[in-house]
Amino acid sequence: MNAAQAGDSLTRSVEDYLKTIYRLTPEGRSAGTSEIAQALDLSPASVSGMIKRLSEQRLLDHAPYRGAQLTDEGRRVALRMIRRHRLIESYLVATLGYSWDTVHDEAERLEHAVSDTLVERMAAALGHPTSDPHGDPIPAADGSMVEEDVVPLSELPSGIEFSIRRVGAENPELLRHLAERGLLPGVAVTILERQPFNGPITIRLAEVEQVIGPEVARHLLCATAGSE
Amino acid sequence: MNAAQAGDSLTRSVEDYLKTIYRLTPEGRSAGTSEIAQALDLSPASVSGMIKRLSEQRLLDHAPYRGAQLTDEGRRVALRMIRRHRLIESYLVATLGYSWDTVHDEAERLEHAVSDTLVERMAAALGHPTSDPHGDPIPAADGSMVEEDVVPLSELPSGIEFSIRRVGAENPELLRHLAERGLLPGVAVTILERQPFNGPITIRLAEVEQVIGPEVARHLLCATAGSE
DNA sequence: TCTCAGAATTAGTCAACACTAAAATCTGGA
DNA sequence: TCCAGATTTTAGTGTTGACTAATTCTGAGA
Repeated sequence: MNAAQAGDSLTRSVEDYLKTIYRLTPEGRSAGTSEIAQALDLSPASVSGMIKRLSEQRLLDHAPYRGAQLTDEGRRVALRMIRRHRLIESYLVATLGYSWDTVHDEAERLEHAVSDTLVERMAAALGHPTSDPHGDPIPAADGSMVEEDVVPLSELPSGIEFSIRRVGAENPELLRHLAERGLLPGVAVTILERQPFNGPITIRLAEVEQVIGPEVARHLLCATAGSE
Repeated sequence: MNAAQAGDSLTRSVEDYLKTIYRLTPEGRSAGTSEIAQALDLSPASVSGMIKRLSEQRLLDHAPYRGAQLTDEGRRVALRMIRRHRLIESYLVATLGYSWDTVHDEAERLEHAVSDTLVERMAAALGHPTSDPHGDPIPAADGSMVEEDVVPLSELPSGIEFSIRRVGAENPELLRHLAERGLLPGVAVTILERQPFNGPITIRLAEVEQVIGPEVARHLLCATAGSE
């Protein structure tokens, strides 16, 4: 029985590494050392050392110079952290007056401190939500998660109506900017005009026309309004 | 500017030491090294090392071989942790269905992770309570706290009515035992008979007579029913 | 006053995790 | 195929905070 299976004596650092590597490795890809280092704001050397330790604990698969992937156990831990994070965000927004732009940092610390009991009580109090305030899906307690196919608004064609499903951003200023313009998960938008050379995009949202920059549009993840 | 004043980069360990030393040093007393070690379940040598570090950070006053006391800054930190702990306990019991016997461990972890913002939101949601589910007073945000004079039920005379003000215990089984018998903060009790040689104590509580052991009675902190 | 048991401290390790600097390895063009 | 630059790993350090073992101090009783 190794440390990962016994209880959960995982450190904060380990939990953060696993969560980050999960994010960086969709569909069986590998995460590079410096990619992880950049995401966690650490030196590549530190990451290299931690990767070795996590491999020994069977939380990562790692071939030197070839990048790292989560093992099943590592993925289980990562998804548990993501469930915690998103449920905590949902709870704080729903019941304690947090706004979606300030809730991330709080959840980032709490996710390492809450018990399973507390997480499930919060989930129950909210009626077991399936997505968080940013539209991100909340993994189920058994670790399963359905990820809807989404496309950044910046890459969508004009003329058709789409709905914003997720907002892939943590930057508080950007999130406030979006909220002020009504660019929230669940909202339907139509692209009216797109200027060339990565220029501004004109959209219609609730009968109102707006112009947004491509940098902003990149974070608005959409699906065709009819789908789901 | 030292670490204690800048932001609050205090570690979990440091916060736990300060909280424990606060508890062990009422009225200007000093806490001995092994006393602290026992309270934190650490070796005396470890505590000795930490005491030295905390003295250098001006969180403790320490004369070698003479015990340690909190500085004003150390006491400030300790009271902040106690406020957090007791507000978290109150919140979890009031809104998330925790019982007073299970809430301690959860609060013990969360108190190191919550922001001031979250603590104050919880306080506001509860209407700024002044005591927690065990009857312990909650320090105000400015660090002030009024400690009522209380006496263990085991040391009270017979015949007079007292009210239970605080329950000085963390042990979940003991707390459940007390709750089942209605021995809760705010309840009025009268001692009917006390058997000698540290024997059982007969009390009346809400018209019902009960017999409790002296070990249990020691944790019931009372004041004369009329006071306050 | 002396002695000695108990309390406290110091000395020396260890593990987790971070860092910089240096060495090793991989990879994409010439 | 070979080399240069990028990526990754190793080597060596530092800090925090725990440990055991050895040493030193204190205070109470003879």
